[in-house]
Amino acid sequence: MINIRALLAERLEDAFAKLGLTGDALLQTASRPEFGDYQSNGVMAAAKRGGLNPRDVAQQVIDAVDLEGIAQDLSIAGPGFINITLAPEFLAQASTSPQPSSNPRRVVVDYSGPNLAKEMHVGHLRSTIIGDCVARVLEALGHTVIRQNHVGDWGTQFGMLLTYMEETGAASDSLADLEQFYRSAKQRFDEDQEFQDRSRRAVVKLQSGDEAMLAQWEKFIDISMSHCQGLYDRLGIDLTAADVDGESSYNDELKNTVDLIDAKGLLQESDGAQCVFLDEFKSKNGEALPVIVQKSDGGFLYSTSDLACLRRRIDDFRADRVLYFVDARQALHFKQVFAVAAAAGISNPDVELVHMPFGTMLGKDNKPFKTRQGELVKLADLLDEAVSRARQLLLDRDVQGKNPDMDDAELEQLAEIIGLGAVKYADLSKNRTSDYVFDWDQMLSFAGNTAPYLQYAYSRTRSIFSRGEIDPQSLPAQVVAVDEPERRLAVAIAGYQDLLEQVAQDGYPHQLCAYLYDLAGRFAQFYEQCPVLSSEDETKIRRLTLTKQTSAVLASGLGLLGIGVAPRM
RNA sequence: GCACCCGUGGCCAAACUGGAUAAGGCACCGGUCUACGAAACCGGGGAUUACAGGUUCGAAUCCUGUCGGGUGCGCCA
Repeated sequence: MINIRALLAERLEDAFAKLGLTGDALLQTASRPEFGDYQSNGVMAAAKRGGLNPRDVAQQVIDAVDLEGIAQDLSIAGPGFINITLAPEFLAQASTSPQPSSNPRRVVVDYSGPNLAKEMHVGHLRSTIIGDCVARVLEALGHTVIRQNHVGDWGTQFGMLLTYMEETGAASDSLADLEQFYRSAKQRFDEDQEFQDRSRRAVVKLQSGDEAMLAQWEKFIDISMSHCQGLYDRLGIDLTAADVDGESSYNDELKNTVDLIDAKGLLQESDGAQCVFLDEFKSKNGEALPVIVQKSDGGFLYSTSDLACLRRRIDDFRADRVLYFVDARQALHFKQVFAVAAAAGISNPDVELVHMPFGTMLGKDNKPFKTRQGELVKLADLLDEAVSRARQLLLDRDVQGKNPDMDDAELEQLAEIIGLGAVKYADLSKNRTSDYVFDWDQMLSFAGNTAPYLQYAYSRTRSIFSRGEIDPQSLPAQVVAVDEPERRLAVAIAGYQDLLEQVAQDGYPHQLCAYLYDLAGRFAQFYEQCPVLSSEDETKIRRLTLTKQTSAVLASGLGLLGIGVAPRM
């Protein structure tokens, strides 16, 4: 058993059963250090159900529970909390790398999904990095992860773009600035009726498989996609061309999907459109809310393609879990899609479908983050600025003065790691579901709960080994903590697995951030209070080993967040 | 109009989904360096968790109402 929380809960619930009690042990990490390492809150509820005195029950549970070799101290507090202090020998057995789940699943993770008609902007950042982080965590725990980049590569806007591309004879270099190209095309579209008509005809040609039009479309998509791939590569996002199943790839399945719904008797015509009306989407006064799956002109909508998409993920990919990292504003859409899929038999109760929503990125004025001109900020520009700010910070702090043999190339590499890490961490460390304020100064402050703080903690662990000229490989894998700062550090290291399993379940990377920040804080205290290199014999070995373990968990955890580390900075 | 989400010190925010004295960070005030790196650590002040009721051993969390903010809602994705 590797998950400490699960282990403690199991043992306590065994004790509950022996005493004829039922219920969850409600195990969690201690809310305050003086309460020990973990606490169980379940006794109060269990006692109440049995009409018993909670403190008496807590004592009986403590007497009955078998935590030999696991806990060194159990105590009752308050109305019936059980506080648990773990035994250092038990902590020593903890692993510093993620352990595979006993219940591996096939998980489709849907994230990023940019619109290829335009350049990627800040609005795509959250889906991309949060989804990427959760995908990595799932994979680290031994789940089979199928990444899906559901790009917007189809639809009416491409008629406009392809027509403009043809008209201007645009080659790839004039598409270097996709945003500018889109604006020009849009302007042309808005001003010229004849151009509009041509654009509409182009859409029809494209969707009916006209070869010349498709060739043109592919050219455009290639250029746009390679722009995205460049950003993924720079950001260290684990997405490649193989993960792309764009909207266009569902084109041939849309008709079938509607037929399938029809075959279930779910289809109803309303004002010429084909709709599905479900009981769960009625307003209070009984007004029905439709999900339109086919327009009155015969065209299909994104609900249809999401249904076709779901069918592929369940039937072809054999997913038993599908996670959508998509903006919170689409909550109703996904509720509807999941409900229609269930009703139409596209999905089934064995498949877990979850919309993992996230909030909007805001500027300091609490309005959606835009440039002074009111335009969306290009992702490429944002990353450039992050790196250049990081570079300036490094120069201000004279890192090269502190590390005389650091050349410009290393400095530049550091700026990249720190700048991108800061942007990602600022996002990942906030609760996914709420909006958050994007603030340069805060995220690159180097102080407080930031990526640079964690990266610095990591480089400190490394610097102990380089300064001491010690090979970490020569150290034992396990060591029993003695002093309190050592023990507190060991407790945090041992909790890594619990935390990862929680992130895999709930999809909240900020919990991983909070964990790493706490770990780094405990290491800083250990670092202040427990000299490593100047201590001797087994104390030195012990502290070096704890340092090595901290180093491993920091690197692993930051790696799962998609944030790089450097041996010195 | 209907539906959903949100409101936590000056600012950013957490609270493991009903648990203990509402974390932590920024900013502010004070202390600690001859580098296992002070990009750090230690200490301090600052909160009626929007408001009013309710549920119970216990509420930021659940229920009702009010106020404030955001988002979505039949042929865009």
